Amino acid sequence: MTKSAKTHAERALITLRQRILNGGLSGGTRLFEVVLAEELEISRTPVRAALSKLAEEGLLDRAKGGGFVVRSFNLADVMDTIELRGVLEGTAARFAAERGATPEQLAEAHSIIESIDGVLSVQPIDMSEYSTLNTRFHALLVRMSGSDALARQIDRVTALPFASPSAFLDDEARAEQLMSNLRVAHEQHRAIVEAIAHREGARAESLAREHSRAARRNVTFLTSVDAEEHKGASTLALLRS
Amino acid sequence: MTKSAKTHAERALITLRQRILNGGLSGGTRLFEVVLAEELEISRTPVRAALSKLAEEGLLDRAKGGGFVVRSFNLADVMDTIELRGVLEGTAARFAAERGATPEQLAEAHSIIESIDGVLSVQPIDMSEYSTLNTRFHALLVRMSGSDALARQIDRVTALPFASPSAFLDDEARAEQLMSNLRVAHEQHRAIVEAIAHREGARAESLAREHSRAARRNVTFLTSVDAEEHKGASTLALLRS
DNA sequence: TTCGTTAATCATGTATACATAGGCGTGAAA
DNA sequence: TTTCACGCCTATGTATACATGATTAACGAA
Repeated sequence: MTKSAKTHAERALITLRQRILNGGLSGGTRLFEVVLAEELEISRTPVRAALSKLAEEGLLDRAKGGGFVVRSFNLADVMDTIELRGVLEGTAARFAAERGATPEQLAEAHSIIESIDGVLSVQPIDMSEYSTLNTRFHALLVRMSGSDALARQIDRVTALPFASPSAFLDDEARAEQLMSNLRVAHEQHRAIVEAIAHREGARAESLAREHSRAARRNVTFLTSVDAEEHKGASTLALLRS
Repeated sequence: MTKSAKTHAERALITLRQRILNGGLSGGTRLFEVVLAEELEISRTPVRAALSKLAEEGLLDRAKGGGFVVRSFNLADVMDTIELRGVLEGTAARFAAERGATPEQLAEAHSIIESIDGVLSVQPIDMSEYSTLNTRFHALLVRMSGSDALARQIDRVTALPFASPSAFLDDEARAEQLMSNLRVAHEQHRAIVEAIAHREGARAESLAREHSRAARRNVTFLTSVDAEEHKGASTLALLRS
């Protein structure tokens, strides 16, 4: 097992999160403490702790009279959440431009961009490497905004797996569709940094916002293609059926 | 007591939330289950439940090795969170314009606007009534967006007391400063609805965003004026000292 | 048959005892 | 004096028994 956690609550958290994302626990399912405790062979106490954390993550809702229900996501939720991420990252880019990123941050941004240039120049593209660098870029963007409040909010939104900046990158079955998108996306990375460096707030914002549209296109593509076959391993497995 | 709750956990939640907002528990303070349990004369179990919910609300942070710490807010956090609310409400207004509000929603919007017209035409202004109507307007704006994902996000942001649309309205010591602001703010209400009705997304967004600036001005004013005297009852009582 | 009342059941709420792990201080040895 | 190690102490982690409240099923009476 790659997952290693010290406490029962942590293990329960990981297990349950995995099940929800797999689609093994579908939206609307009520989770009973006793049942879960028996399944996981622990007591109710760590189960409650795990459920409470999953509620914080936004994967569970608290039911009216107590208890927890698996949150259900439809296509509109996914699309809106991705757009929301775009709006918030747009705000991060605007803040960075308006308030000024440090020279070190700009240097780091250029360094990441060059690294991605390198990854994109080799066929076949190393998706794992691209994904890592892409994640670093988006994290840096948040840092450049200089706003803890905004960072926190973006964390909450991107805690949902399909709203993460690197969602869909490691999804199977998109092959060449994705490849051409990558180059477009990367040009947007470059332009965002340029706008920030030039203190062009409105441009930085609208670029970062548009940047998130790539993820929406991926969702559209993935849901149009023969969904059944790929749903098992897909980031969209938790979509309400 | 106006607060009536059935369970110990609910009462603990209300009590602790109140203490944090009062500034009675200042940012950075670590909360110990046993201590709180003894103070509230209940066991650790409901205390943990309450703490966990406060963490969901964003008033507490989970400490690294377990346990909870009162979240600390500085002025930048407050300003950024208010701006964030503006960005999100701007998105709600844009969605409403782009996707179309229902005739019933638009009628309700006009009705609220007329009611506020009425409140503003009588001196002295009934602030409690204005606050109620203002809250209803902002709730309606969220509903008009037609996006559950967005509504959820806005709920999370406005759960922080100083980021609520009607924060500072019932604050003492702003008297006439506020009054003139109210009329400006209300003209913005009117313009937002007009933009939504005309399907002018960009205009609706930028109006709603600007609308939130009124709250920021109030923060600036409240922190500039002799802070000590009013801090006790102020919405800003929890500001890190 | 239908309605009401009661009893049983189930799920969460609560208290509490014990386990464990991390931190801190004190001690001894180098 | 410094450092390491041991052990206590404290706060959270965990298990579990019991309480409570809500829903449901069953039974009886009208």
